[in-house]
Amino acid sequence: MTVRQDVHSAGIPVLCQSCEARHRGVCGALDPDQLVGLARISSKHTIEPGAELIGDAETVDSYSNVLSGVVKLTKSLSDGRQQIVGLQFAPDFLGRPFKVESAINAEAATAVSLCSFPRASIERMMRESPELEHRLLKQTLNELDEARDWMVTLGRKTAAEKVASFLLMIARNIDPTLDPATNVTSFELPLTRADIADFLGLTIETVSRQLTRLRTDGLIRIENNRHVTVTSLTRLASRSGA
Amino acid sequence: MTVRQDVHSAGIPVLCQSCEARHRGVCGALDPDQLVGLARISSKHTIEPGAELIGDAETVDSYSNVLSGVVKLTKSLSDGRQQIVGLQFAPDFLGRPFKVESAINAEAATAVSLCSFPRASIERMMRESPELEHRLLKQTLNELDEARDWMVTLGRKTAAEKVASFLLMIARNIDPTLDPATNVTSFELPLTRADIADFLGLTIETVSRQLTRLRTDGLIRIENNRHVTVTSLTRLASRSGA
DNA sequence: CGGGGAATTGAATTAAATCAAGAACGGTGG
DNA sequence: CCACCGTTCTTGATTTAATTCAATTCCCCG
Repeated sequence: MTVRQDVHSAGIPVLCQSCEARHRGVCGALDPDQLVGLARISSKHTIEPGAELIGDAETVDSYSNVLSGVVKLTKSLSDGRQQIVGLQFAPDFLGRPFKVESAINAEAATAVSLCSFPRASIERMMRESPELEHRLLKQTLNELDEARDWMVTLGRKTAAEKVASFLLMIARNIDPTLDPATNVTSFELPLTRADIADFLGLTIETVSRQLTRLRTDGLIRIENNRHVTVTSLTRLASRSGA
Repeated sequence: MTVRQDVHSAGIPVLCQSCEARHRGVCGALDPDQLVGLARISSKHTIEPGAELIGDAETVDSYSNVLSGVVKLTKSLSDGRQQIVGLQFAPDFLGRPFKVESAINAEAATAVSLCSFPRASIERMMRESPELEHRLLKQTLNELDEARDWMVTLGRKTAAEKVASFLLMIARNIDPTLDPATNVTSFELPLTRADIADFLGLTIETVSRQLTRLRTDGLIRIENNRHVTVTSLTRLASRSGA
């Protein structure tokens, strides 16, 4: 065990040793030397729930990997109506390359920890390492698939189906190892009712009513507002419209 | 003029000479040699309106550039409810790299002409030419931005705002040179009312009523159902909720 | 224990969907 | 060229899902 550890982590910076981004995230594209170079200029932060990470139309000069927690990406209309257009979980890459301005807001939904690097360094590494850009393309394609799935949910599902779909999506992202065979799972909701409403294009009252319905129908249990236990993923899925 | 032409098109395949994809599309990443190689294995098609280009869950073994016309990308729920999740105009690249199955349907909304290449060739060229992958990443990031913009429209705008937003989007895509100063423009709608409804998450009746409203309010004129003249882009924009 | 934001619940309202005719359009063939 | 047909689109009347408005109730935290 010790030996295996030594072999595997030879030359890998301490900062990166147990980092998920090195395995499933973009850093997997880097060899130990590059990792050392990047680790030297990167820094770990923890962010309070509610803190803004990227402001609308603000210039972005750093990129990050999400190490833990949930980041919500939002867009707003001029009169204040808001829509959550994506959620990022570990080990997602956060930031919009090749544009000086971000058209979206990013905000910590829960406590979040990030590993951040200066914009210029990543862009240089991307030019040097096609594999890094390749990983980023793959993540972007996945995000595009997710966004399009949500468009179906937003445009064509009923309130009941939206809420069921949302719970399923969260369950799968919080616990990515979730076996399709298991039928029961539980998790902390990373979003408030207001956030869920902004994600689903509904009002908080409608979200609340639909959750109550799922609860009284015995598909879920809710403790302390945030802790959800799904007692039948199958039944939940059948109400999600998919 | 003749001289300039000759210099610029030296070694460029006839097929690609006047192709927009060479300028604004992914083929701009290729040098004349690569272009010749690709042109040898690529073929131009024209597709009837309504023809299916990529079937849901079908294996995709070719990619294409859109040369003209409009392609709609759709997703459906099991009970038939449909959502259009994107539109592709020239010179967009069509296809989902790195996945054997496509999760979406692609269908010609208008008459479409395509330039298609075998899947394997493009993937090989992508490995050889990071610049090609870079272009693709940029297009994908743009599509992601568009998808997220639409999520706001789907989730948070009223029917009236949705229809106004749709007309603006079409006007800008049909005529990409559209000067923000000009206030009047006209175009053929590439979609039927049913398509528009599927795009906006509405019913055809609601789309029709909103178009009638814009017409009676003097913002647009409609001839023969499909030909739209926007008489005030400014007023249209102010009704789009942005 | 008590204050304050978050969530739930109920009643009334409304925007959009549904149901139901017609009208306009675009091919086709006489 | 015009009459016919099927499709697409428009318009109107009604219904309904979700919003809005309005109290409570429930948690969390000091």
